[in-house]
Amino acid sequence: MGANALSRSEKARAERREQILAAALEVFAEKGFHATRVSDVAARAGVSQGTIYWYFPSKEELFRAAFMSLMESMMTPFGEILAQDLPAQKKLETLMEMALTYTAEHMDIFLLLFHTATTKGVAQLLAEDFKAFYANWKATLASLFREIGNPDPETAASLFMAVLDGLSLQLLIAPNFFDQTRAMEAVRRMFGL
Amino acid sequence: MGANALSRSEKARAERREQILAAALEVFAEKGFHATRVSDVAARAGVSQGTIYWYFPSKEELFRAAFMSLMESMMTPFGEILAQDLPAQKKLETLMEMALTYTAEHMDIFLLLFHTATTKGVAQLLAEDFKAFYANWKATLASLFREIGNPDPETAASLFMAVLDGLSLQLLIAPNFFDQTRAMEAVRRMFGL
Amino acid sequence: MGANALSRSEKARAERREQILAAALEVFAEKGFHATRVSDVAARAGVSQGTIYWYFPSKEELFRAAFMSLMESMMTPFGEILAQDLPAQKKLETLMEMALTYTAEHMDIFLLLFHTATTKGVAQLLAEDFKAFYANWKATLASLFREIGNPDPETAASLFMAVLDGLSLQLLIAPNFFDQTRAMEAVRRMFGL
Amino acid sequence: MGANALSRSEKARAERREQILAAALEVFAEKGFHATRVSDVAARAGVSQGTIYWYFPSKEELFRAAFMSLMESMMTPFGEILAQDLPAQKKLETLMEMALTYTAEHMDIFLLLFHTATTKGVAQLLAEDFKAFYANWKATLASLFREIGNPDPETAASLFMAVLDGLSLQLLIAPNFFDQTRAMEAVRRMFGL
DNA sequence: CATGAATGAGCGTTCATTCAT
DNA sequence: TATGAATGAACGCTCATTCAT
Repeated sequence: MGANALSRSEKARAERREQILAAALEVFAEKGFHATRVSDVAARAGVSQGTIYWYFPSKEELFRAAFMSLMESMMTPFGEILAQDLPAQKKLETLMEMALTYTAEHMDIFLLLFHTATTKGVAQLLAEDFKAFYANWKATLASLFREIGNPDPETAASLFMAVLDGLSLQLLIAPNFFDQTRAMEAVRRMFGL
Repeated sequence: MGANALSRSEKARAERREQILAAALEVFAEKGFHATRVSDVAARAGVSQGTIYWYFPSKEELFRAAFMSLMESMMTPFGEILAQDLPAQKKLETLMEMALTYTAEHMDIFLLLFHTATTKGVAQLLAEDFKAFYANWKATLASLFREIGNPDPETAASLFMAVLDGLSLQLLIAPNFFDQTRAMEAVRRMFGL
Repeated sequence: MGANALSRSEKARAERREQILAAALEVFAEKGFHATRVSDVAARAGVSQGTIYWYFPSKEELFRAAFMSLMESMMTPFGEILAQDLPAQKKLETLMEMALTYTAEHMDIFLLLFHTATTKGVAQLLAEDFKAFYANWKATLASLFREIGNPDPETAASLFMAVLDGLSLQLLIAPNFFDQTRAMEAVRRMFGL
Repeated sequence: MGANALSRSEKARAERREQILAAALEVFAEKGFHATRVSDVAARAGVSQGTIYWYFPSKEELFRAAFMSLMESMMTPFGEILAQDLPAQKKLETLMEMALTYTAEHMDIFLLLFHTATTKGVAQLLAEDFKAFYANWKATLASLFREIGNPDPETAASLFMAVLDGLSLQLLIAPNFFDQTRAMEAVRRMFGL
């Protein structure tokens, strides 16, 4: 019963933590780190300011935790594709589609991550993680390009990522800045997919 | 003599303004809007805080003015290339090289501009200008792609910009994230340059 | 018990508010609106600057609240006299004595109120309230003068108020600027009391 | 010629000084000491901020000088009445009329003077002068009341001043707060004029 | 003499963080 | 655990004063 109560409260604690993290991610993405007030996050999460500090030691740590959890959750769907028994060609096509959708949907958050990782001041640790995440993504793509016989898989991976990120930026400017169907077709052709 | 004195003081005023604007651009790019203190800009420009307010009515206006002046100054070199009597093919190649260099050099600022233009709160006017600037850049590229007989110049322009922006982001992550010579060669091939 | 805790905290909040209001009134009366710093009020009330802003949204609102509460608290003793079952003659005599004492004691505050209500800039709402308060005071006096058969009760009320306010100003200049006993005797004679 | 030039420039200097003083009086009366900016006075006087400091060492000294000059200029018309060869009775009547007109017209300035003279902080010297001015005004009135055989001329003087000041305050509240003709008639009767 | 650009101390206000309950 | 009242450092901005011209 003691163990049960403990595990129940532990579960409640974990849930509350997730709830705050999700709220933090939303607000940080909308306003950026400095323009976000801890009280904004508290309000969005439906808890009091004090509660935030029961779960996270500072605003900065909250920021880091929110983005760590985002990066982790992002790996999952891509990992699932990679783990499947499919030809590299097919995997790249699927990743391209997923990445454009996913990245476009969360580009505001990516932008903030880029900005944060690049900017002096906040979150040095986070920057390292983000860079590792980015390098890892490139390595994965490069090995797929190698599998399909691309003569310069490293460069192909970089260009592939560049196109996806760059298109996502354009979607941020305006949702119809370019024709998505034609663009994806063109990308496929360019990379021999 | 009176005219002389006037023009001298006018010149001094313009110079002082430029000096503040340049400092502002540096600091804003490094830290972002909210993390930048007016006193940072003043210190960087070598003037007092009060002086900033003699030239600009608020921090927000200073921000806008700094980015307006950046966008204007960016148009100049590109405009010069476009004005020359060269084949479209050659112009695109030159623009690509310039853009990658230029964009990579100022990607921190671009990132901030994207983030600002996308984020609720500061600088709605600036956002409009940035979007117009971006759309204009695309139109220019599209017309060049049309000249060289590209079957879908709009899409080509978007992808071209996407690659350049995306590569610039990677340079922000690490200066040697990819091999620039090989990447540019690949881009040239992809776009038939 | 829950209700008890609630009412205790509500009471604490109200008390804290009163404490700040009283401090604000003192300092504003001493120095005027613009010369008063929020930190002065905070220090006088024994709280931090931040606490002021927990209870009042701005210095201006604090000013308004302080004077509203003063005007309300002033009505009470006069209202009690008026409510008693006494001849109008006796009421006027009592009011005269009370008013001179009370007004003289708070003339610094009145002066500030006059100045504020008359001056462009701060507190238009407050000005309206003060004018209403003043007009109401005159109407009350006029009806008492009518009761004792004064042939021109409106004028009598104005003159009565004028004497009391004017004498209070003199007391501000110097506490012994005139002989209070003889002055009150003379006022009584002039107004047939 | 040297002497002539000097006196001409001296005259110009004196005129410029008056011009600033007049502007200062207006603005100070409108806004009070602290809410008035030196640049307001400069603008009203049609000179630059720097010029103010050529004539007055500080804002506070400017304030003092402005009110000194006001008090001096106020003495003149009253002094003229007093110097005339008229019965005391007639002098008092004339003074009453003049005072009510004059005081009512400048009550905003008086209010500021009272407030300033009464308030901690600015202008201790000015406060002394104002008190002296006020005491002197009372002495003059008292001697006139003595001449017309008033049994308690000191008290009469205080009450007379009180009525005039108090009525002026009411005029500040609203120009038709009382009937001026009937009020002056009543005052005359009360003081045996 | 006069100007107006420049300065910097000091204000009102915000908000991350702490703490009593 | 959770709350929200309280704190105070730090910001953007103003304005009296100074100074080069």
